Amino acid sequence: MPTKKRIMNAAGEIFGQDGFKAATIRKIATAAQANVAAINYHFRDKQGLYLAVLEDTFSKGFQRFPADGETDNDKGPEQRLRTFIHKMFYRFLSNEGWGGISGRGKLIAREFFEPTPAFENIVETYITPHKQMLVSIIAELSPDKADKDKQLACAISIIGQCVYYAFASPIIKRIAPAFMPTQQNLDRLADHVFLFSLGGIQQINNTDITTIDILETP
Amino acid sequence: MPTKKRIMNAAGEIFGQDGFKAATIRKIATAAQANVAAINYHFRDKQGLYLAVLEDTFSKGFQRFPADGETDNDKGPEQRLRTFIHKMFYRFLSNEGWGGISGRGKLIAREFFEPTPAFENIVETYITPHKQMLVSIIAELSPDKADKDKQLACAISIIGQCVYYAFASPIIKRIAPAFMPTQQNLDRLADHVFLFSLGGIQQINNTDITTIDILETP
Amino acid sequence: MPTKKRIMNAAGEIFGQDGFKAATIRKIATAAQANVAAINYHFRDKQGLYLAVLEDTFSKGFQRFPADGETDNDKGPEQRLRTFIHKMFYRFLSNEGWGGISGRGKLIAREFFEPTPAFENIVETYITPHKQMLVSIIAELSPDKADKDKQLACAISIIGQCVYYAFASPIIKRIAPAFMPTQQNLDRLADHVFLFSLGGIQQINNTDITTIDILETP
Amino acid sequence: MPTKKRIMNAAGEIFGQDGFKAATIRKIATAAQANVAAINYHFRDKQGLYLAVLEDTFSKGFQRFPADGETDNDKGPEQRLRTFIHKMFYRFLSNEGWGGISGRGKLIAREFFEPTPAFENIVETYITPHKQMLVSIIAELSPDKADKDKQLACAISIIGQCVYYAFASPIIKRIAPAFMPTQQNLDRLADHVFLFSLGGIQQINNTDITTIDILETP
DNA sequence: TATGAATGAGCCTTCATTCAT
DNA sequence: AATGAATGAAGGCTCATTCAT
Repeated sequence: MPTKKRIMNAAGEIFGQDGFKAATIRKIATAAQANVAAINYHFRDKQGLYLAVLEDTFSKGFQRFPADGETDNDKGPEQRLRTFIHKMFYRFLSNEGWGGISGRGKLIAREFFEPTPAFENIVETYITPHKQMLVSIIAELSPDKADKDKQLACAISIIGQCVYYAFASPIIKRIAPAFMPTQQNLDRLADHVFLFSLGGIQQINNTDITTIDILETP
Repeated sequence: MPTKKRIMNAAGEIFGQDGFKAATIRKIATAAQANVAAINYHFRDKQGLYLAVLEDTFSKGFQRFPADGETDNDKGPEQRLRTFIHKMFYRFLSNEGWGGISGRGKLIAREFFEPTPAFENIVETYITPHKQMLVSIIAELSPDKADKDKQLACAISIIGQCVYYAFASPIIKRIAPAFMPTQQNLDRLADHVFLFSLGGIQQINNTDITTIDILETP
Repeated sequence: MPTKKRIMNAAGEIFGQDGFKAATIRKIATAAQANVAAINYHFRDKQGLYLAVLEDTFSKGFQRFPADGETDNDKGPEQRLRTFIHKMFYRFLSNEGWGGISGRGKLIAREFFEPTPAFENIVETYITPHKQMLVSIIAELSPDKADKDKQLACAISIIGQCVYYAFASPIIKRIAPAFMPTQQNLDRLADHVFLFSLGGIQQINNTDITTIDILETP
Repeated sequence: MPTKKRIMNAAGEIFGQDGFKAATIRKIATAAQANVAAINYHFRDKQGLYLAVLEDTFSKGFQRFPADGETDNDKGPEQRLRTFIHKMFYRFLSNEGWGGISGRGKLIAREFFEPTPAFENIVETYITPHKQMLVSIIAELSPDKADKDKQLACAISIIGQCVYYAFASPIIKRIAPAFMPTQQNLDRLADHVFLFSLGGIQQINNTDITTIDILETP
């Protein structure tokens, strides 16, 4: 494998594990069995390497697991929601997600939390369209298709659940080991999120938010 | 304010913003208008400071917003779930959360993602009991109280939504600015999560998981 | 024991072991079960403490083991040389040497090697007279009492042997464990040095240095 | 001269003068006209530099002045002892000693006094064989070749004198300036030690230690 | 007399980067 | 395309000292 690719693979894992700042180019270079200076040669600087890895990750991720299966367009919204969620789980947690390099899910989750300048572009190119798709699926499941706010809120609830599995696996391991995401139970977890969210959407649609008596602030 | 307290306040914010590694004690000391050596004097080293802040954060957070309001015991499970979720939002996102020091929510969220050795103790003391409480509330809402797995899965879905707001505000700001958590809309967001989750729990309870035809892996 | 004395005792040992620079007042304070600031209070600064300990060490050492036993004046030069050497061993290596605090011999030896400003005064007050006494003993053993150079050279040879035992005990332990100076074999070691030196003096006196054919420089 | 070598030369001198702890890599780097980080690059850390210098010093020292001149084997033990002592003086005090770098004699002397972990290896590789050679020379000068204890004691007396000159030059300067070791009087000093020691060995051999009436402890 | 708190200076080390090859 | 050598900046930590009590 050429040096450049070896570096990118190692970088994806290490950036994901340690974060941009804590990761060192020396650690990456060692893991890639390359010279430290090679990184600067190929990617100009640390930031350049990070950018390259991030872009590569998203591009490969959405290429490998596109948000909408092509054949899904003629299916009902329920099935499309289910597919959408499964794909998200696969992108984040599958061994083949995000370019087939393990550890890259963490890289993404980290950008959600503390975005680098590199993220702006990613949001525009990948995330916004992806979100739109989810919102439109939810709209199809809703009687009042015009209530964008409700749909958006539901979208966030769904994404939140998915990301939590990629994001908080250390704590899940501690408080609910059976739900640690593994290659084996990915489908089961995704199906739970799917069902839970389906119920959630219906509940939101059936409730007039103003009917909730205001809770005394704690 | 005494130096020690000033340091802890500054540290909470900066550790939350930058993470343990990227945060520098110089930056903290400057923000606290204290000498760098004072940190060493009061907390032994950077790690000691971090530990102190983390412990203080949890202790203050659960003291200020205990998971169960005292008067809640005689209320129904729905109301208790609602309180539970609101309290979580307040703990993570209120100006008065986690000891009244802004920025500490991020500190916590970060520990979920990449726990430091300090976290082990926190999990045991605070998080596990907190999770137990949520599970038991869900159990009351479920006909089959013995199905611990379903309850645990629902608990994770609920916590995931809450944490996502504390965790992913940068991306929420970009794709759904109206849902950026602020002091003003905290209650509204919490109520959405409450309703969504109520629907989710019911759906999970009403569905036999085996009825879902297995999705072809994408 | 008053704080000041406790500090001096601890300081003697630690300065001897670690040297002036490497010794820290914190280590001394801890060993003395005193506050760090107490050192500055009693001795003004680190250097002041060192000076006090050094002066105290010499004064106590020569008080406890004066170079000439009072009753020795009527003895022959051989016996006086023997006493002189024994006293030196005791001063340097006995548990009761240098004020009865162990470790102070190292303190002295160190000053021989890298004298601090404090040493100038010590040389004048204690060491020069001490050396004069040794030279005059050697003179009595020499036929040509006027050859000060020979006597001085012999004095250095004698002192060198004595100091080596106090100075190089770590290496002696490694290459000749039986000759490690202990409380038990102090007299035996001193007697060896005495005999060896007696022979040395006689040889020097009996040889005309010019008779040695010049060695080709290696 | 390459940076690495410049650093080692500067380090030898400064470590010798100040000791390991008190020496600073900044001072060394400045003296070597190199960057502080270069030390880390070439020697990993301060300790690594020290180790390298120490090893280099001994290796070069014994290479330049091997303990036994090749042609000495057919000479008598007296001449061999004389050579041995001269070589020691040259190694410790000659400008060309210890690799031709001034100040390294102090480095060695310091290790005798307070050995660092690095010294263990040096003792084994260089010092023990060196001592063995001296002992065997002394044995040849002794009628009772089996009395190893006497020979060892004499060896220590000889080494003690030599080391004292390398070790205690500051005090020699004060109490006997004429005997300060310089490049000019090295041979003269060595010859004195040789003669003195010759007499010492003979005296030790001729005296039954038990004939000495036990000295009353002072 | 003695101490806890706080400080400024300095040290070792690490890091990303550059340069000559 | 790739590397070993070297650098400047910055970071965590330690230390002797001072000050208010």
